[in-house]
Amino acid sequence: MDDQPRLMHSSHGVGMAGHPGLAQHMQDGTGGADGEGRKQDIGDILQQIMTITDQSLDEAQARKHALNCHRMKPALFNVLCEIKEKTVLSIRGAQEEEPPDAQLMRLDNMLLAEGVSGPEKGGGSAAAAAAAAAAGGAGSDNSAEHSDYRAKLSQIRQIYHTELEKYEQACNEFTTHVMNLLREQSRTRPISPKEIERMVSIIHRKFSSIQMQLKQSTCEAVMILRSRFLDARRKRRNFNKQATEILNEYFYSHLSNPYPSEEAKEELAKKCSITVSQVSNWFGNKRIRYKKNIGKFQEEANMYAARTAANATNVSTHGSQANSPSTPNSAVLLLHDCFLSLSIPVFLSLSRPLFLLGSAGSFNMNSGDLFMSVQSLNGDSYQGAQVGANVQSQVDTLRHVISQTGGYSESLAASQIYSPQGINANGGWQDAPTPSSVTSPTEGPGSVHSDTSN
DNA sequence: GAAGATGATTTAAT
DNA sequence: ATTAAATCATCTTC
Repeated sequence: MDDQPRLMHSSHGVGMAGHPGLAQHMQDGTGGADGEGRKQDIGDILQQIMTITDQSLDEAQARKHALNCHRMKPALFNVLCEIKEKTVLSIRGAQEEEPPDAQLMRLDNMLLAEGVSGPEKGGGSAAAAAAAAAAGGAGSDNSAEHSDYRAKLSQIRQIYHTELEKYEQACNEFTTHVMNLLREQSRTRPISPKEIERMVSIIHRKFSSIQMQLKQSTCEAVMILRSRFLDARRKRRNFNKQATEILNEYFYSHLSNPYPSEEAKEELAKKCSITVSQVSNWFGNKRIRYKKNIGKFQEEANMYAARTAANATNVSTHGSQANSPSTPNSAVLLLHDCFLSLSIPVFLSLSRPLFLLGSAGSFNMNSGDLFMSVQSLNGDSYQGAQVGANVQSQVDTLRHVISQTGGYSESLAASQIYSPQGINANGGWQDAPTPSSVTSPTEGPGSVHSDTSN
């Protein structure tokens, strides 16, 4: 602005040579006292503006200088600014009004939660601790992994902050640059402060999309790190021997229906120091692998069957001592003990027809059915919970022992002997019953203890 | 290091 | 939601 008088003087001679009218107005500074003269004045100016593109470059340049120095320029600029404001900028403004970005908020929240964008210390370790807790592992030797995770997280954090700083610096520099440029240009074209402000906000928006990308990739990095850290498949640990034994004991003692109820699962989980879903996984895997290759599991099944049978003998001995001989259960108990004390071949001779009967059909018969037949043999209506559970599991166990010692060929053992234990001809374990209702019609939540404790 | 064992995940069916 | 079946990824054993 300070050079305008100089421009005015320098351009005077050249620029106004071919346009005496305008030159005259600009020189005398009055432009005519009457309104008619002013109109003519403005008309001339506009005419020249409109035809400026028809001029040669030199002429146009000169005309521009002349117009720049015109006393009416500020007023003209104001008018043009207003027009711009009312048309282009107002339309754009309406479009640009956006709600706060939900995606950005989510990213911010996540980064804060992961301890990347939060306070320097503590956040990361807290997140790592939470991650470790979420892993649900025994947590015996994950302190090394823990620190590894923390180190990697802080690395990500450092990169994030460095990049963020760079971004902010670049954003500020660019904004300043553009603002200076626009201020500079506002001398030669109509740019209002509002427009500059708007431009700055556009720049910030553009930069914030870059910032979002940074945040997004940081989040991705954290997620990958987290998944690596938490992915149980990568950090799989075999269950300890005791846990496996407890699970196997339950499995083989409920071979006819190895579907533990929710309560039983919880109980097993507690005893094995694993989660309920791990128990479910284990039973899922066990069932399918057992069914796929029964022969392979024979030895294991024998072992657990024998063990459970031995335990059951003890339990039942204690039980019959505890119970009064005159209770309605006594007959069942007696029969039950008889089963246990019978030599296997003798029992086999009794049970084989039952099994063969079952194998000829759809193998619906399970230990529950056998138990019912025992009841009917006895002639009593039996309601006792504890003894029922014992008989249930022991019948399973005995069936297994019997099937193993019954002298069947290996192939028969798989196709016939095991089938009665619940695996039906279709490959399913049982036809209809819901796991909990069949497994433990007489079992309470404490059945795991009674069945598997030793 | 290969092979088998094993816990977890995925997919589809119910 | 639970399960069977297939599959993955890791662990264990040899």
